[in-house]
Amino acid sequence: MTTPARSRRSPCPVACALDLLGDRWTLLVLRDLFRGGERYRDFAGSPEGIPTNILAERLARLVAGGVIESSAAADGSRHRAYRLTTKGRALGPVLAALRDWGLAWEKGTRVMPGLSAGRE
Amino acid sequence: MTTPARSRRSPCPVACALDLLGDRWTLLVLRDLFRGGERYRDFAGSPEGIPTNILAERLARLVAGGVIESSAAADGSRHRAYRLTTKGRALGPVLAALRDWGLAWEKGTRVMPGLSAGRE
DNA sequence: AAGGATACTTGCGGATTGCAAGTAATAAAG
DNA sequence: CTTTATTACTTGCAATCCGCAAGTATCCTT
Repeated sequence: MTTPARSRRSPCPVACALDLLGDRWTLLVLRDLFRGGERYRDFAGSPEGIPTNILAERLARLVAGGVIESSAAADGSRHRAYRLTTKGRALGPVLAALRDWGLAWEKGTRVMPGLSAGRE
Repeated sequence: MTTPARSRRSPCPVACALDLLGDRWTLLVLRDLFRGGERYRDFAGSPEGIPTNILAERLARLVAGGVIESSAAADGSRHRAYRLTTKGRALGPVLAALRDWGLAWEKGTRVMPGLSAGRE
């Protein structure tokens, strides 16, 4: 569980955002959260098939980055519920822009059922 | 020259966009293009310091993906100029959203000189 | 023609990825 | 109460990818 306080490559806001979000999986987990997913299995069950070790690491990184927070389930069972923080919800426009671009320029893409317009 | 032909993980437009853009460097190269950068030197000289082998591969991938195109420089010299295609320019809102999020939520970030508002 | 700049390519050690399998803690079934 | 299933991860490991340094090819000035 290395939390090495990953160093910032530059003061550029885009570079800084990519230090946290810049990989093939992180924004997909965020997409699932915007779709309404809350639990580990919601993310692991997405059609892209994220490896579980990657998922666990990305969830921890997003928590460390203040984008999501995890809390115990209300029924006292073991599973955790992951929810977007205000900072995480502020990523809505990023995901909406990516989705719109993909829909417009990548043939054969379509929004998955359950993914709403991405604006809260 | 590795022929990309990278397979699509799902028909989700976000996943599809990340198949092309989902890493720590690609969107930084795009940022430089939106700033007005055109040449290899412009990208390699950015403060994040992209390794040159990564840069060459990303440029080739972006050309293959139809996001940029390379042509002979306007001034008649031999080096190549990389420019955004229409598809590439359509990524403006993605970069603008990332920049705005970084500025709002990551302390100490600031837009770099030369980077305009991101809208044409 | 020599020296420098530009645009890459190559090599290599180490980090990261993805797949499979394992594990611990409930939960459900018998 | 014991067995079996489910959930949420962790671990091991081969393959891939990354970043750094160095090298190469081409043009560009002098």
